[in-house]
Amino acid sequence: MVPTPRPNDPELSDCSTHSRRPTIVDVARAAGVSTAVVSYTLNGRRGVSATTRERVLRVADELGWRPATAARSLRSGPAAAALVVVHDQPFGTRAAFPLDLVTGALQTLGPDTLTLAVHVAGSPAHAAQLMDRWWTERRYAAFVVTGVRVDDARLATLRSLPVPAVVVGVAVDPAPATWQHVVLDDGDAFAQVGAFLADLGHRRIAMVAGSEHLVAPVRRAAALESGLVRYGIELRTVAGDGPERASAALLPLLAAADRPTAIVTDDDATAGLVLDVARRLGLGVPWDLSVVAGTDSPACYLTTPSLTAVPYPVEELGRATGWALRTALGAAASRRVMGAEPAEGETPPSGIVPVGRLVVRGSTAPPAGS
Amino acid sequence: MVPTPRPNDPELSDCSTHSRRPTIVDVARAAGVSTAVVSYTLNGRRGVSATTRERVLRVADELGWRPATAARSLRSGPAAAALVVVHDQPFGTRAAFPLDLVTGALQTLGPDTLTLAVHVAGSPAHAAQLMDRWWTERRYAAFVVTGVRVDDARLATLRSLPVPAVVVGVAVDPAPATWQHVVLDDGDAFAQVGAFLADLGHRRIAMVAGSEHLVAPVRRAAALESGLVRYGIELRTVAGDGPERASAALLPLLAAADRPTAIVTDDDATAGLVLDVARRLGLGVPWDLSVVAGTDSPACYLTTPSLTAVPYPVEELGRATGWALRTALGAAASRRVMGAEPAEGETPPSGIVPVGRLVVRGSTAPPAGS
DNA sequence: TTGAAAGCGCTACCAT
DNA sequence: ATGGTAGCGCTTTCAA
Repeated sequence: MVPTPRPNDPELSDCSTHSRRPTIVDVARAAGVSTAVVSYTLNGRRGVSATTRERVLRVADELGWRPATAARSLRSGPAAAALVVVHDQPFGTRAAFPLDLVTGALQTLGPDTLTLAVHVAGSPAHAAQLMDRWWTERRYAAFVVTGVRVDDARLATLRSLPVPAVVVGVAVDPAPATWQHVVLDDGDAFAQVGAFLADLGHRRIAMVAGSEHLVAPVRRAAALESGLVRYGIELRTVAGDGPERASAALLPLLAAADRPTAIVTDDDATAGLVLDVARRLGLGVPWDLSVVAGTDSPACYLTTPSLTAVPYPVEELGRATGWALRTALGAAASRRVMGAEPAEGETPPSGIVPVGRLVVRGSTAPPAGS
Repeated sequence: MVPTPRPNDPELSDCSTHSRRPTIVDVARAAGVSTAVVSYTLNGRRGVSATTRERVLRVADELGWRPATAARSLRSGPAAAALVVVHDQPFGTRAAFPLDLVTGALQTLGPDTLTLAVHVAGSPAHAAQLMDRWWTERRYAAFVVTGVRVDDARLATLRSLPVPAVVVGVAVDPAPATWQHVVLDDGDAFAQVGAFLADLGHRRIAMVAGSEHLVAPVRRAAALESGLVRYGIELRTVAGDGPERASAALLPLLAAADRPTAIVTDDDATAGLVLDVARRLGLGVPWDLSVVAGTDSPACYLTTPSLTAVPYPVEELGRATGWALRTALGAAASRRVMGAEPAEGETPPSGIVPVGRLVVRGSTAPPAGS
């Protein structure tokens, strides 16, 4: 009864012992059809009779069949996109952003369309190298780029490749046809911040800018500045790239006699820092100093006082990114990814994500003596 | 002169136009050898003459050859591992942790050994589902799990599969043979925190615990408690799962007549919250209240006063995770990944990462009146 | 509507 | 030391 072991006989390779996953050959055999029919069925293509389709699906399910990623990719190209994060700053707040972005993107991608992986690089050049490599290795079908810097090596590299890409945060122009953009419509919001503070009566206003190497913060500072121009107010700007620099710039700024009565920061962490410095100098917020955070976050309503802030809809940004990915992959002539094109009933939004109105909390008030 | 277009003739498919990447067939032809020799050479295996090896490598480089991930995976199994992050809390600090972990892991993995991708799931069950799926689809060769919860669905799922896995933060026992563990040796550190505070003269000590659903915070609280026992001090513990709950628990705690003179938190964000609540109640830190953060971070030295904190060597944890991954993949009988075994001269560290001594900053002092 | 079969790019086995 | 070649699991013609 015990069969003679024949090592190289595939028929004998015990599925359970050898843990060999079922393939479409197994499904085809069990369903009594050819592998072509199985493939057609499992990919939901027409040309298979209803009864056959049902039987194949049932058998595949019973056998616990799952597609082998590699085999599928070998013919159809990769069904995954990657977001390569440049992670060179120890301060955590910004780093969390990509995960929230992914959460949003997944909502519009769906598990069967495309998977989105996050990778980490130490610099833009490193990220560029990884993307180049993974593109030529056909590992990913598209890439997402966030936190674009001035003269970013990643964009230069992506430009030299015919690669579908989604650029988040900046509208590059001119951009290759294979690129999609997702931008935050924060220009208006920052101009409104200026109007809000001016209307409160503030005349000496300063901004703690984000890194001058990042494109988006520079743009936001410019928007605030232009929003103040119509009030005849000149914006003072200090460098805020990293907590150390921001702290070093804030102390003399707030200790001076002509100190600003209102401060706008680019991000939430820096706004918290402003609160801290003000406290050390004995300045009461909002009575002696108003503070506006340029990037809202849960941290902004946990401080005392809570921080008036410009909304930062990261998940919304992520959803738009998901759509942009599908568009980019749909537009790519070769290497198309199944399910990239929006199905009927779905309306892909534009790549411009509205920011909404300033969230007014406790850190802003008319200046003292007004 | 113009050749008649023959659509299906592979010889005619123009490499530059069709953007067809070179394969080992191209390399073999250009080098005048067989594909087997090319494969052997490119995988650095012996049995190829020095002259041939050099020629093949040169040709491959000139042609810009890169391995096709899918084709290689089809035979050898996937050469990538995934860290599926459960990202269900809006508060950003914790979410940044996986990226730092990956940064550390990459230092011990090297670009050619194994790539580590981060994915995001909304719950442990969701993460478990993704890992199950990606394992059966042969998409990843191993998984990394962080932030293990009590009764974590991910561990149950991984246990039911013969999958190499690295569990970070908790030593599960008994664990499958394919698992590796990386734990922070923070028990001693937390016991030392107790001794430190007791030696300063504190007698009423409270801990704002992390989530009771996470394994590591529970363990840390227990370590602190046992460290205080020898001083005859009973630790008071309040729930600190999320800023809202922590804040709600802190107010009555610190407003009471028998309020603690020292507070230990599980993480850095909560410690910041303690500073804020103390300030609102008019308690001076460290004079009226000492604060120790259980997780050091850049945020801890930016506050006023800066926070005494237990070190949190995330990158070190990441490096250990990288080693653990290589071990797990080396131990896995099937599906071995090239380069998983440590080369000569490399000494894989144990999976227990030392935490080091408490970092004393400005938030701790003897209690008032001592 | 279904079946047979040719690859996709690479690795690994067996000859030579 | 090198060449020939059979697959890995799937998709996709082309015939029937």
